Amino acid sequence: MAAYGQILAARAWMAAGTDESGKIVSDQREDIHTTGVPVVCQQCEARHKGICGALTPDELTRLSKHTSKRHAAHGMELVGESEETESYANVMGGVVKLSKMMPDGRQQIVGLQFAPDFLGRPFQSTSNVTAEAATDVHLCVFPKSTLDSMMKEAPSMENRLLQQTLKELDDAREWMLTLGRKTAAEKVASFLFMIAVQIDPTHDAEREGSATFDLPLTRGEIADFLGITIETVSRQMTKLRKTGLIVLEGTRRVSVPDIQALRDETGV
Amino acid sequence: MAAYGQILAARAWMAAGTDESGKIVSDQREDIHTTGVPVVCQQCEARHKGICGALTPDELTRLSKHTSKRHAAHGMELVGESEETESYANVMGGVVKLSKMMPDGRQQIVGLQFAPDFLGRPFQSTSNVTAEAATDVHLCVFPKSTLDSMMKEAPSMENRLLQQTLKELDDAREWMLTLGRKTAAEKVASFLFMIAVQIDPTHDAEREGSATFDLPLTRGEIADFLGITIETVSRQMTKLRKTGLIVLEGTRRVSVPDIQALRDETGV
DNA sequence: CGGCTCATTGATGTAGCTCAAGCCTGGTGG
DNA sequence: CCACCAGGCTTGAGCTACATCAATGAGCCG
Repeated sequence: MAAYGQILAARAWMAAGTDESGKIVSDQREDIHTTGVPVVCQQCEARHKGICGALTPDELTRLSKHTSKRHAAHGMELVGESEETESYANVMGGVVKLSKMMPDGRQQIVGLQFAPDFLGRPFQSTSNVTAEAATDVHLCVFPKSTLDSMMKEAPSMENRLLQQTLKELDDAREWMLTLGRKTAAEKVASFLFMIAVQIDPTHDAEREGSATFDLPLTRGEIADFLGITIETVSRQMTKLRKTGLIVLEGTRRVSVPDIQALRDETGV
Repeated sequence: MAAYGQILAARAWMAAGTDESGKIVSDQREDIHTTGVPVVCQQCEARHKGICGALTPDELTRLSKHTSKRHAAHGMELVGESEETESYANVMGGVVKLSKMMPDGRQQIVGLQFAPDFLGRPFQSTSNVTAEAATDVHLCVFPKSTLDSMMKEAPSMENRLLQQTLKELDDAREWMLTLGRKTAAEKVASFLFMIAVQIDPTHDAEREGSATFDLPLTRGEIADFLGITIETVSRQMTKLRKTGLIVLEGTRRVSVPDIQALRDETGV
């Protein structure tokens, strides 16, 4: 069956300003008296494509007083399945994986979140999934109560949240097709295609040409994402490499010379 | 691979007041001048647990002027994958199945909707899934534009929509675990357990005691839901019957003498 | 250098698929 | 009334895609 998830219990980041390595990863904001957008938000993708895009500069300034920027190292567990949470967060960088585990240790990854995704389960005090930093991750954390009151002031924020949730639902259903009906070869191709489209920095080439990127997941995690074993992932990767559909540099770095050709392997 | 979906193309119900058998299935509302809730809404579950619960009697009255009640026979396709839609609906009775199909005909059911679920994809003109009446279905249909304007007046309606969407996302992720990591035996048990909890009329017994119900899906549909074949479904049902975990009357009617015992077979 | 973790590759086992035959139920028509 | 048929379901016999088990390699760090 599936590999046991080795979860580095490390909940400290939620409570305190340091992670257990002792690094200071929080930086509580100073008041920023500008008429415009808070400095801390100026570079943030969440302000454009994320839920903060719904806010006026003024509202943004008020929100930013309750946020803190946190860093979570790769492998760190952010929220445990069925754990109480009192915070939400925006993903500012890196990749967060959401997973579910069975009592005997079988594990399934049920979602990946990239910047500027919102992280959390509104209207429910406990999470249904485990959230873990798949890579090093930067988060903008804020208390549940803050979002709740912002939503009342700015209903368009709830709208953004609805939009993202619908998008996640679309993605989840797409993956259900992959999990239920695709072959191992199609699954691996689908995964690589998804990452290529999602991550490639030159994302003009979204649907054409080539892409190069680092896989945010290990082979074991890819296996848990696709509902297959690590060995099968490895064999399918080798097959794709031998047919020239992908080029591997080391074990993490992947080049896709022809994204369309890869897409043709996904079965869809 | 999966069975080909036999879809009875029948889009007439969306456009006109009759289905293709000629029965009149629409009943455009009369104005109802009451100070209270419109007659047509009084029995409707959507008014309590569905999205209409967000509305005042007054708003409800206005909405009800734009709705029409429709009946769709078992097997009828309501919305095609990637089809343009200009309407939403509430499920008032029966079961709607949402599915996705691959070019070669492999099919995966990605969701089931029961009363009083909302049916449709806000903020997007085309659907990502096929919606089909799994049983005979009663719907309350209204134009997209109506919902859009109601949402502006009553932001709590958007809130309800968000709540349902989050619930669907939870369900989808739960099902991803089932599809990716459970054995065929666990899949079938999980399906029966889900239906037992969802459908059983005496749903006090949600977590205890016994339940009896009619399966809303054929063996083939169950297979498409679980990502296995019809033969495997059949074999697992027989196994459950022989071990006494379920009792079958005919092929559709199922009794579960001990729901907890069934739950223990789901692997979770 | 030894001891990690992660990945690859090979040999073998098996859960679930495929193919094929037969059954049961309800509807239709003679 | 029965004969027939069609669609859905069950059961069996073999096959195969993927899992499991096991050995080895490749990078990384103390």
